[in-house]
Amino acid sequence: MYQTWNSRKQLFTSHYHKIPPAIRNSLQWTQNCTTPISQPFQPKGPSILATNLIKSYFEIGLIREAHTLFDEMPERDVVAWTAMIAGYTSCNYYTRAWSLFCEMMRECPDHPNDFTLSSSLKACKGMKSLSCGTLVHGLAIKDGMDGRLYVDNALLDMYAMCSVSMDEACMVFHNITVKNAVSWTTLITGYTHRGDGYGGLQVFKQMLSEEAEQNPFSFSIAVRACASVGSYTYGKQIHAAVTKHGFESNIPVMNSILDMYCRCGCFCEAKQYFYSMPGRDLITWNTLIAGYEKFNPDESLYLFSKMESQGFSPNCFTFTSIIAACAQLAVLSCGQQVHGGIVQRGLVGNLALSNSLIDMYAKCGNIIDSHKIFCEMSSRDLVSWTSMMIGYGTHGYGKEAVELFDEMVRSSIRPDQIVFMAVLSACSHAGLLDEGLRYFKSMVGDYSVAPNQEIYGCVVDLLGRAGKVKEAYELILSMPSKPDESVWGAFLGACKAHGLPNFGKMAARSLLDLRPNMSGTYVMLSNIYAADGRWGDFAKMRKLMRGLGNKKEAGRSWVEVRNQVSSFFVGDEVGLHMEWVYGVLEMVNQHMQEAGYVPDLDCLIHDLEDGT
DNA sequence: TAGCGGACGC
Repeated sequence: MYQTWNSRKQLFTSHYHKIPPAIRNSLQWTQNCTTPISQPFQPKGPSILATNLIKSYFEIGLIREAHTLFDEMPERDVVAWTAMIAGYTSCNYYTRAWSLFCEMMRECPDHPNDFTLSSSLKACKGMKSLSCGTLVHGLAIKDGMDGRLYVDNALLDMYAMCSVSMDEACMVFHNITVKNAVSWTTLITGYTHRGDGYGGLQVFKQMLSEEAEQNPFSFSIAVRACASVGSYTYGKQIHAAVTKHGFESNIPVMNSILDMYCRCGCFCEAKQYFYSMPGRDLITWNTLIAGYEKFNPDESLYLFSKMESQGFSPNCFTFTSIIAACAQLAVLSCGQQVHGGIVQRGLVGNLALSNSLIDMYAKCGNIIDSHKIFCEMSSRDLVSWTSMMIGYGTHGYGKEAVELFDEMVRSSIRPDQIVFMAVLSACSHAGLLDEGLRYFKSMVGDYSVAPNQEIYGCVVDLLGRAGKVKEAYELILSMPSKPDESVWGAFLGACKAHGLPNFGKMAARSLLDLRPNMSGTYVMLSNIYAADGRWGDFAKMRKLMRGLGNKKEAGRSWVEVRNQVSSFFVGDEVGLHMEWVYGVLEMVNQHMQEAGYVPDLDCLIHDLEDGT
């Protein structure tokens, strides 16, 4: 007995000195120890101390130390095992947490209790493993642990996140006799995170009508639900309710409101709200930067520099948005600088960040660096493969995209609609007709992925570019739903490329039925008529366009010369640094001529007349 | 002594 105490004392003393003083002072167990550690040691339940220490190690990210301490513990009770499972889960090491749970089931003499089950359910949720979660559910029923609120809430969360529908989650929710705020917010989150914001709002409404206790979490997720459906009206109402309940100074709630204004496209209101906020954290900045990324990427970059000047250090979320902003603007040198910042901060292994870097380099015209990032990734998800395939496709590397798709399937990643769209588009641009059609067939036959409008658009484009306009038309006729503008747009493009005015007229009519004021459609059709020498029809189109009153917006291009981005349009004489722009264009022209390119000037008649 | 809910990307 003495020996055991002595070894425990040594163990704690050795670990105690590894903890930074600031953390050491905050440890709960030091409050019980009135004597300093150098004084004769008074053991007061060392297992409790070790468990507390494990928890503290996880809190400060010392995962290895936590595990070493756990390994060194002579006796490990259910609380110590649970602290380990919860610790790994809190650091996003879900698989590790699950293995520990399985190990505990084999080795620990104690039964898992409600603490253990709720922690391991969180790990199942993290792994997105319905089968593991269902296993824990079975265990909970067997041990009479279902009915404990924490277990039920964790079960509800697991089913909401892992199951294909919300049915199981709703069943668990309805069986909770005394629901708390967590039960409600978990259900609302479940609906919202799977894209059913209206479902989430419906539950929130019910929560209000049943006069359930409201807290900042419930408001935060309700505002998120409004944001996901883009409902400014509901968002405004909930914003008013937030103020009424006195949560207007809660930073996470304010962040959700800010996000809602951005997602509803109300950027003036978002900015005004941002500057009126009594307190901001990193998430506040990240929310606004992410909000502006698509709408106004320049503003995103400006906010990024302002954020840094105010002492906030960017994290992987910030960089993901900033890299996307650089990709949108196609500013390579800026993207490279931000990439340097990522390396400097040791964020290189972050998956989402690497994915956005692949996309950025490809969009900035540097497919080699894009590929380099892809190759250096230690793990890849579907987005990584998709981004690389899109990059290859837009650069005309159809064969590489096809090879990548096959490699992805070999590495057991199941393709989705988006990745099929990427590979089909790559085939289309590289003229790989047979491969493209094979993927289209395999998508439905082998993977049961239903083609959406955009995929039909890709296949119509694939057939059209290969000159199979009749087959493209037959495909449109065979579609189970009414073709949308992406399908007819692709077909009209094919008609223009192959000079087929009658088909073109039909495609343009269908497009104009869907979007009557699209001047681009008139331009396209008039060009088809012009190429066919049908000047009467050409003139009719021009007249119709004038009647519309809206001109097709002039297409703008931009080049980056000496770290300066210059935007210009056809015949532009007044833009900034035009001498640089024309210098670069002359160079491009020479390259094209050397490569044997002969421009098709016929189709430009109307565009030039229109200044587009 | 240990546990459940709020921000990003193609």
